[in-house]
Amino acid sequence: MTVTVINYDRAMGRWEPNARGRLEEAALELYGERGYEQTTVAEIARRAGLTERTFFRHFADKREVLFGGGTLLEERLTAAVAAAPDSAGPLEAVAAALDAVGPLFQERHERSRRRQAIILAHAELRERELIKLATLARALAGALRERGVGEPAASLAAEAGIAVFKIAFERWTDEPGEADLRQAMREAFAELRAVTAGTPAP
Amino acid sequence: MTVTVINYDRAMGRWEPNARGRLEEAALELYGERGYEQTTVAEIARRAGLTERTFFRHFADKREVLFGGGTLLEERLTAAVAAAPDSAGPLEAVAAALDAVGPLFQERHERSRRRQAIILAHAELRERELIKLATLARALAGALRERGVGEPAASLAAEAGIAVFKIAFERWTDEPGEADLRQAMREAFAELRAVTAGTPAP
DNA sequence: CCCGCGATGACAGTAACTGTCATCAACTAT
DNA sequence: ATAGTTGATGACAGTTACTGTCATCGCGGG
Repeated sequence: MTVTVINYDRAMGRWEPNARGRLEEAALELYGERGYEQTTVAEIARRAGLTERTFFRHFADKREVLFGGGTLLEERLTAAVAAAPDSAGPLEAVAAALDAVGPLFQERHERSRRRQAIILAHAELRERELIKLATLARALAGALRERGVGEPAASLAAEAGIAVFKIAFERWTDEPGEADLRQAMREAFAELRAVTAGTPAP
Repeated sequence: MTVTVINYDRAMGRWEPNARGRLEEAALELYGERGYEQTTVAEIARRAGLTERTFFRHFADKREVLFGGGTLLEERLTAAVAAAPDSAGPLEAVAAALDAVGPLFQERHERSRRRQAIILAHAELRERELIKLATLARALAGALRERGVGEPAASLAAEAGIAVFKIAFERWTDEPGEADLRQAMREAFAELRAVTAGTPAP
């Protein structure tokens, strides 16, 4: 009686493991090959060895399959804000948080670039990206309030930090070779300070 | 032979005039009454005395019907940036632009509030709002570049300005009575300058 | 009076998304 | 082991947003 033990990580479904990950991979491939609009959910599911119905059990819609790591990112950002030294001002705490999540993207430079090219090519996906960033901004503002930062200031610092991230990330994915995302973010923060340091309001 | 001259402004379609405006009005009403998701495009068209097909000739999708004035807003913003005095820095030019479009909303406080309540209640609509704001940020950045502002600075000033607008607008629509949007924006700008001033907060 | 143009209606079709129930693999208790 | 339970999946029907295509209608010009 030969017992063929396959049993990899099998923490999931009844067929192959990691159905969610297979769907994400299949979607990234197909969106890259044929374009987002030309790809149907049924095709993604078929490439992943699943059905369309199962796709929608894992992801709320056709766009969400590209935005998996949102909660992890949010957790790390808020944790880093909470861990910033008491002496740090709001914007410094946000800068420290962005610095803390830099490696999350740096380790996946090529994948980040592929993903970003797809997102930038389709308005629907850009919309989803923007609301994800807005969610991160809300989380950052909440973490700042936990530090005792008052309200217009907390939201403004968070939004400014997300703006810095957007612009630095864009430049990072545009760079042809290997670039340093954290460095790009630090430079953008410095630019922001320079820009807002202009002559006081009338 | 009595000739009944109705003939109002009749610059549009073959039936009643202003089909587009009727669709916008019907949508705002129905989204408010039943909610966005519970309203079908066919219902909007019927209330406007038109068909579903005609709705999609005027608006790209079900969300766009709430975002009509985007181009006007963009034109006024960029014009105001161009018209800012040479002595003004990037952020000051953006502040002047926001100040210039304040009345556009101030005149329609009640309508702005109704619209905002609908948008905030539905993620799809918030996404659309965010991409509209991002489009405005791009336009602002372009106008700043026309003034000779360099590149990371132009985008950062534009994004910071849009962040100020978002937060001020949110507070303005939250206020119960009559509030001043321009004043809210000026205060938010001052807060932003304080937050980015480098020196730690209290 | 006819003719062309632009906006609308009518109708069929695709694909995203949802609700519901059956099915199947793994796990648990006995 | 065997049976029952649980959770993920498949199968299938249905709604609705959105698109392509052609016919129709009102209006203005020749």
